Formats: sequence, structure tokens, C-alpha cells
Amino acid sequence: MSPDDKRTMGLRERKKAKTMAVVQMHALRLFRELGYNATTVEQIAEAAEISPSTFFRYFPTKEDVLLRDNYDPVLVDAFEAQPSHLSPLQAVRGAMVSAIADMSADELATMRERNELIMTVPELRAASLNSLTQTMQLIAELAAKRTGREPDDAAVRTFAGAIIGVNISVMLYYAEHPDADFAVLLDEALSKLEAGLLL
Amino acid sequence: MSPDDKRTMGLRERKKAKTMAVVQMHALRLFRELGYNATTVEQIAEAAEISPSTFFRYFPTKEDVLLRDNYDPVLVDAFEAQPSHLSPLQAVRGAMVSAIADMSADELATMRERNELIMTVPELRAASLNSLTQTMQLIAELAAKRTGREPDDAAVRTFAGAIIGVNISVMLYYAEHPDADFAVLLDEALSKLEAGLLL
DNA sequence: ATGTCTTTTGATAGTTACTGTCAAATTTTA
DNA sequence: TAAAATTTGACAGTAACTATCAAAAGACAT
Repeated sequence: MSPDDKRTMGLRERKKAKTMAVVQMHALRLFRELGYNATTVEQIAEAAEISPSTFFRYFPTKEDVLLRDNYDPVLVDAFEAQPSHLSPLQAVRGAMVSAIADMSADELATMRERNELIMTVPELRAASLNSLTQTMQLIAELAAKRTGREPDDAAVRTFAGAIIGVNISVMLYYAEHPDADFAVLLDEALSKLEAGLLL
Repeated sequence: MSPDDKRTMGLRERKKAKTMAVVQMHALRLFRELGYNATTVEQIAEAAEISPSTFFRYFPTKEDVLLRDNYDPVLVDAFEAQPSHLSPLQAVRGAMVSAIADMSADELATMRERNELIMTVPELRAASLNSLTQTMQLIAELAAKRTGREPDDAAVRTFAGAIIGVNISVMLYYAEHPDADFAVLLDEALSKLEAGLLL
């Protein structure tokens, strides 16, 4: 039998996914109520009814409970679904915007709250920016494939770097202006990059 | 008497600066010999002949002993020294390249080693990227002043974000290719940004 | 169902980065 | 030299992690 699609796959897997979600939910709530630093892993574990050791088995670090997400695969799919006549930059822009457009109102609200927390708390921001370097590498690979270049080609790396940098600036601004529309901010910023950074 | 200009300012200040430099030197050596994580603050303190509590009085975190630098003021000076007919992007490019050109061979070698360590060790990379957001804000302010816009103008923010992103991509590449010339890498990357991110 | 095998869990005992406090030592100032 | 201000080190504590290991729970063959 294939190891991946066994009809929601055994009780074990289901329980793990459920536990993970429960822990993340309680963590987010506690962070909101007490603040990130004032919340201990012990408190999160207690609220989620697991032991602290189990917490660290699910999440290697306290930060991870908030930062873990799966946007990268979504981005890949959206990027590869873009029409081939678009330039790489237009394709990235379309992919990011459509990925956001596909989110539910609930997901958007959670994302906003997460972004606010992450950009506000130095440890979280640092870890988050760090993980963006992986996304940068990913974008370089996507762009390389689309243009027939190598991922470590200078133009490709610069392209990926600029896009990640623009994302960072948008995330920071959005954290301070939560009433703005993230998709619009990102779309406008990437279009400015496309237009040649006219200043 | 004014508390700030007292002619090289007392024995105390000089001793502090000296202690700081000694600690940083020993820390860098120990990190090189033992690895970052395997080196404890206690070991650094012992090598520098201070107490651990004193270490934390000088550096709020262990990361800080490696990350603290003063490139921002250098960048500001270099930027404002750029001829006024240059575009903001050309000015930033000129400023960064000339700031590197002004460094001694020793400084360059130290910078290379630091960059390698920082980009290699996840904690250090995270903290370093985090501090780059300050530089991003700084660039936004410089660009805003030069163009008569506000620092939180969308075009200005996007400009600063793209530049920081390009810097990140160059730093990552440089860490894996230490024999390259950092100034050249950065110059080429920023010129690609200037040319409109042609892919 | 039963027993066996494998995976997951929780308890326990560390290590280490970092914080707070206070008295002793050192530098500055009068 | 005496007094005031600052720096230092010792001590005690917190909390994020790590390693280990026995017990509990799920998977599986018979």
C-alpha cells in the first residue's frame, strides 16, 4: 500500500494532526492574552493537555508553534498555474495575489493576527525572516525553471532577493496598518518593482 | 558640565571600549575554534577575564557580541556624499560600494569571516536579518529625504525593501562563495535592480 | 481476541542563556 | 583625601531546550 493515501491514514496520524492544531490554537490564544514572552511552554502544554516534552516533540522551538505554515506549496501551485506569457515578475505577483484571494475570511483574519504578533515580537520576527530565506530560494528555483537559467544565476538570485525584500517591507507595514488590505499592498508594491522602482 | 564631550572622556569610557573589543575578539576566536553553539558565554567571559554578568552588561545577548557593528552611520555618510544628480538607487549603490572600498584588507577579512558565521548559524542569521529591518528603515528615510517624499510612502518603502532583499541574497551567496568579491557582487546585483530586473 | 512489535508519550534530570539584586571595588569629582 | 557615582562580580533564580528511559497506546499477524 502506498504510504501516503490510506484514507485519512490511521488513527495515529489523525491524532497527531489534531493535537498539533489544538496546541497551536491554545498557543495563539495565550500569546494574545498574556503576550508572547510572558507565556511559557509549560502553560501552553497544560492548556493543550500534553506534557512539555511532547510539546517539543511537535514543535522544535516555542517560535515554531506560531511560525509553522504551508504557504510555500500553495505559492508553487499558484505560480505554475500562471499563464506562460507573463514575465517571471508578473507571474510571482499573480501567484501571490491569487493565493491570498483564495483564502477564507477566517484564514485572512488569522493571518493578520499572526503577522501582527510576528512583526511585533523581535524573536518571532527574526525567526520569520530567517524562514523567508527558504522562500527566497524557492522563488529562485521557480524563476530559474521558468526562464531556463540556473537558480544561482546572478540575475535569478537578485530577482528572488528583491521580491522577498518587498514582501518584508509589506509585512512590516501591514503589521502597523492592520486595516489595510494585504493583497492590495502586496500587489501595488510588486507592480512598483515591475515598473522599475521609479523614485 | 555637559555629560558628553569631555576630551576623549575619562578612563572609564576608554576601558569600556577596550573591554568590549577584547570580548568580541575572544568570542570570534572561540566561535571559530569550537563552533557557535558549543561555545558558552561562560567560556567567553573566562577568556576575556570578566564575569558572566559583566558579559551581559556589555552585550544583551550572546548573538550581539558578533552582530554589533556600526555600518549604518558609515552608510549614511557615504549616501549623503553621493552627487545629487544620481537617482536614489544609484546613490545607494554608490554609497554601499564606496563604503566597502574604504575598508582595510583586515576589515574585509573580518567581515568575510563574520558573514560566513552569521549566514551559516541559524540563530545568528535570524538575528542579523532582523537587524536589517532597521537598515531598511534607515534607507527609507534617506531616500525619502532625497526625493522629498515621506518615509512611509509606498514607493519609498518598496524601494528600501528591494534593496535590503538584494543585500540578503548577496550575503547568502557570499557566505557560500567566500572567494568572490563582495563589492562586485553587490554592485552587479544593484545594477540589475536598476536595469529593471530583466529576466 | 491475543500477543507481539513499533511508535508515542510523560517523567526526570540535566544544560545554558538570560534576569534581578546587592555589596564590594573602582573611578570621578569636590 | 573624602564623598558620590558608576562598574563589577557573586549569588540565586527562570525558562527554553536536550537526552534518556520506562510506560502507554496504536498497528498488525495469527
